[in-house]
Amino acid sequence: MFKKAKQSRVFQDVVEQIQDAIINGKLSPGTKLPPERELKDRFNTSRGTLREALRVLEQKGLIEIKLGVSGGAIVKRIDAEPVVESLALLIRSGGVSLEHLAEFRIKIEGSLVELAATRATKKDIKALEALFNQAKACYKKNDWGNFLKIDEKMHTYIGTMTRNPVFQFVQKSIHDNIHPYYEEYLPMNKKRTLENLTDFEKIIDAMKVNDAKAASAIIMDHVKRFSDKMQEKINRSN
Amino acid sequence: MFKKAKQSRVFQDVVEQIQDAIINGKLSPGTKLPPERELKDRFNTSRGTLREALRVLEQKGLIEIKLGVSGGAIVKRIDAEPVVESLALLIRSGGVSLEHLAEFRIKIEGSLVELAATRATKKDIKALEALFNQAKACYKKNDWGNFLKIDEKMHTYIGTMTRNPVFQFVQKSIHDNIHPYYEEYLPMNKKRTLENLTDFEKIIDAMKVNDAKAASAIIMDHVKRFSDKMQEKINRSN
DNA sequence: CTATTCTAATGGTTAAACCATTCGATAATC
DNA sequence: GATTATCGAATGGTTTAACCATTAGAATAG
Repeated sequence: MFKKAKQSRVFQDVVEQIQDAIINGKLSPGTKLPPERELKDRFNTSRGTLREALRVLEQKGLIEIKLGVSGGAIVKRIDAEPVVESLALLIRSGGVSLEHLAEFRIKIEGSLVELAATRATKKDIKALEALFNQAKACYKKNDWGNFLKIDEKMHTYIGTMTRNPVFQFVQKSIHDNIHPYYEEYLPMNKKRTLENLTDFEKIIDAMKVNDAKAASAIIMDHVKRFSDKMQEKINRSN
Repeated sequence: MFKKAKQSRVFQDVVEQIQDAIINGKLSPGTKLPPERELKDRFNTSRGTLREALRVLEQKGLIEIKLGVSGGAIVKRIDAEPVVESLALLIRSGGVSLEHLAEFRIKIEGSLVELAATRATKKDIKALEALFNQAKACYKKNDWGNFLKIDEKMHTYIGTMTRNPVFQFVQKSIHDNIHPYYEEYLPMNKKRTLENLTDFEKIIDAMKVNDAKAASAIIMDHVKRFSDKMQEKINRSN
């Protein structure tokens, strides 16, 4: 019924005032706040208390601090970074196993690719084909490091094709947390890289003929196959 | 290639050390950190700097502070609150629309219910039926407030049936952000409550006969129908 | 004109003190 | 003896004043 009453902490009041000003557009991205020594007078508080407020605002992703003369607190454009960070923290310390992550990833990538395929434009297909060709070149040169980077770019690009930021930042949070496992347990080699490449070609082909369900099925199978392989490796190494 | 070099801010180092200890389980939920005056000596820093670190940890949802004697920083059980809060900021600033949220919710609830149905035990079905009967009683008494609470409990319970915390975290993050809009634009009435109730009965029935795909389809249709109604209301009110 | 050095503005840190809240011990009261 | 009131100490919250570290731009040297 009721929310916890406002705690009587001065720095929280400062946080609220500045946050509201940013959300209401009274402070636009790029705007520089006055220096600490001036702000503290405006809010009629001490520098220590003001700085605690700035730390909170910084952590919320609302401002960033620059050093030196003409430095200070600058209003940031609000982006998904705090969501990604807090979701990542939840995953890392919330009793989440690799199996949990993989299971979720199969579903979310399936939904995401289906939506992306539905909304794919010719420009999107061309962009994906360009990335695919870069990946193919890496495959031929046995350049696994760059292959993985381009692979990630393809995933990210497909994320943008959904035109829905929620899918994008959930995808990023999962990817950021699952990637270290891949690096450790499933290093790329010629065979795996080719398998990866083939799957992506199939996805692009399905998108070309507007077969969203097929594209979705391929990515889900792809993620599942690689997750299973990794799980197998981990089980054997234990 | 490279990440931005670690800024030379003492409080960030303190944050990292405490955060790592929490993530690694060296500090369990409920553990009380030493008082500020002792911590500052342990980290060989000043109280002001230490307190800036505590503000960041507090904002990350890792600790909470209690006042008075035997007060201090207590390690929190990790939950979705920081994700909910940062997502709410993103929504309020216009980075994410209600349509984005609804579109994502349809997919995630679909996946979640499918998985839950696959793993449903007889005990789960009984628990859902008990909740369903409570909801039915509220319906008969025209008690919309409690109906909504039980409705949320049913969703949450189905989340636990996935046995996968990632689904539960994401479900809660989305739900908590979409709920206020439902309250504002789609107040419950006899007709809507019955529709809601009927959908849930169908889902339980599908789970009873182990038809996960059907359960998934019903919840997706359910979420879509209610989202569309709300969007319509919002459009008309603008 | 370029390169170097200096200067001052600004965030980062420290120290010491005092205020405010809370819990438990002690005392007063019934 | 049980209950209530009072008090004291531990702990977070705030303030002040000073100094350190970084940086942009001005002044200076070549």
